[in-house]
Amino acid sequence: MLKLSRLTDYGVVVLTRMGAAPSMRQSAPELAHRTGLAEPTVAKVLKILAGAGLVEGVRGARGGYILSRPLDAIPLSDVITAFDGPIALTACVEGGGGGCGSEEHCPVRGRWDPVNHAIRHALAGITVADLAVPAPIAFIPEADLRLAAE
Amino acid sequence: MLKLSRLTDYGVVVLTRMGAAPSMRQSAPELAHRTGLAEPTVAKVLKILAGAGLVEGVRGARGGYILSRPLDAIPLSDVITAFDGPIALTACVEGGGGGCGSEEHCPVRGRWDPVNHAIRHALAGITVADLAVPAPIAFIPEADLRLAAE
DNA sequence: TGGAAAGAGGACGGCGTTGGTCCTATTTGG
DNA sequence: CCAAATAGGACCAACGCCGTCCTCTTTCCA
Repeated sequence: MLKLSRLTDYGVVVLTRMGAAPSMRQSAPELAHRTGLAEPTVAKVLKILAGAGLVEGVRGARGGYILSRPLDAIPLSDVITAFDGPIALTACVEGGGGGCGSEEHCPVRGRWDPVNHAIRHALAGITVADLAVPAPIAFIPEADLRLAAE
Repeated sequence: MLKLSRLTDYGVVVLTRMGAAPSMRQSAPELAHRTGLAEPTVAKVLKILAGAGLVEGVRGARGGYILSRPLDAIPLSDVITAFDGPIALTACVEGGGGGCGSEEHCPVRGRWDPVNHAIRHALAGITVADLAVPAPIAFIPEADLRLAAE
């Protein structure tokens, strides 16, 4: 379905919630309660976000997580890469590791790269802040182009 | 992985192969042999392409398939939609059909739409012809393609 | 006119990936 | 010393995808 994993979606939700109080340290149970998601799931999401460097964990009692950067400095491509791995629409790309049995016949070998770059560029132009802010959706560089096409 | 299904990839390969001889009627076994893919798989791919109107099937003995449009008139978004369904990165979009249990808390509800539009636009701007290998195959007379497929 | 070739449409099971949960070790505040 | 919270995996059920196969219909050709 060309859809991203549910964990990625949760990641955006959690990040957005953290962005509502960027300087506050918030624990996983707290965030779980505020987002309405299950606590173990939120904990897993936060671990992945921390592993990607998007948030920083503080251990110990009264610990929690804090945003490493403001939301408008986190492009969507970073979040997606953290959960889903490199953005590569097909196996026939740089990071695909081969495995295609009919490389010699394949008439589109290596030709997917521009597509992947286009997707990456589009996702790099949208930040998590663009998904969170209620009103000003005005300045989204890549999403702004020709919405009337659909 | 934000990747599209393997069937979609096969679809592009088959379409590209058909584009090498746009006016020739080609059968599923033929195309299977020329692409190196398994014959039942190619048959399935062609049925889906025909259902989406991208190719037209001709029944009966000496039947086969013909491109409905030239490759440069087939945007990638059409092919992806044919195999993977509507392009919707999350369930929380128009065609998602709900199912999200925490809609009342969700801080990003409805905000994914610009992202989806950006992706759709990026994929609508690339055609199957852009993915086809340019020179070597294009210059071979159609009659010689049979030999080239071994 | 009958058989063969090929598309149309659907059904089915194997398999890999994903999601959600849980367990243990480590760190830190009270 | 205990409680709270993160870090890091391990595990298992559920789902979707993929490849195959079956039957029916259509059409060409001997």
